[in-house]
Amino acid sequence: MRIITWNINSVRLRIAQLERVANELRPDIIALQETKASDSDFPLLACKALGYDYISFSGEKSYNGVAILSKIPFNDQFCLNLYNQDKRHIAIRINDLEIHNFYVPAGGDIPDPELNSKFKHKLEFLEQMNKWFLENRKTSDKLVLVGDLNIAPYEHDVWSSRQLRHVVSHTDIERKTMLKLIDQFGWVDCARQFVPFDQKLYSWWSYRNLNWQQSNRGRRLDHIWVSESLSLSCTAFQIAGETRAWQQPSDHVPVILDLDYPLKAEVEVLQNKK
DNA sequence: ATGGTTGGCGCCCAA
Repeated sequence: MRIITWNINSVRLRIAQLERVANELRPDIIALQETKASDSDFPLLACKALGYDYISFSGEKSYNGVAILSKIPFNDQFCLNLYNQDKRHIAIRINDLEIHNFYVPAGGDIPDPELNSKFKHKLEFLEQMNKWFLENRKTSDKLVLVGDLNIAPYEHDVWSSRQLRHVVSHTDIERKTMLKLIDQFGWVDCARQFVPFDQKLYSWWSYRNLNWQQSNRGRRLDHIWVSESLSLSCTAFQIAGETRAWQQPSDHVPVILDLDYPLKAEVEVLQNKK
C-alpha cells in the first residue's frame, strides 16, 4: 500500500497537478492539507475521476481544510475538533488500520506564546494531539499519522539550523514539543528510518525565494509517522521534490510511504485459503 | 534587519 501526504495549497486550483501526482506516483491513499474549500465546493467528482472512489473531506471557506482520497474502501471516518473549529484533522479506518491526517497551525511569525496567539494555539494544538493519542490509542494499534505538521524537528530538517533557531517551525520549544509527541506515544518518524539524520531532507520551499532551486533553503515540515506495530511494515520512503518545479506549484511537495499492509482483495484471498 | 511570493477573497489575511 502506498500512502502520500501533500499540502496542496488549494485543491481546486491544482486538480491537474493532483491528477499528475496520482498517475506518476500511483498512491493508494492521498492525504491532502490546505484544500481551502468548503465542503460544498470540494471537487468530489474530479477526485473520483482520478480513480479514488472513497473520499473523506472536511473543509471551510478560504482557510485550512483536509481530505483523504482512497482507492480502498474504508469502514469509518471521523474528525477531531482540536482547536477553534478549524478544519485541521480527518481520519479513516480500513479494517484494523487507522490513518490520521493533520494540518497543524503554522503559528504566525513571532515565536512567543505571550505575544502571538497563533503561536500559542500551535503549541496547544500539539499538546491536544498528544493527549488524544495517549488517552485513546496505543502504539500497538496499527496507526499512520501524516500531514503538514509545520515543524522541522531535527538539525538537518532545515537548511541552516543556526539561522533558523528563532524562526517559527524550528524553534527549541517546537522541536522539543514534537520530539515529546514522538517519544511519549511511541511514534516512528518514517523519513528518518530511511534517510540518515546527517542528510538534509526537505518537503517545503518558500514561495518568497524565487531562486529556491539554486539556494535550496528548504525545511521538512511534512511528516509520516507510524505506530511501533507498523514500523517493520514500512518498505520505502520518498519525497517527490520534482513537483516543486512544476508550473504554478504548491510550496509543499508530496511525501510517500510504502507500507506492506495487505489490501482488502489480498485479505480476502488469504481468508479463502484458510 | 528586512523583504521577498502565493492563494482566496473582496479592498487584506494567512502562509
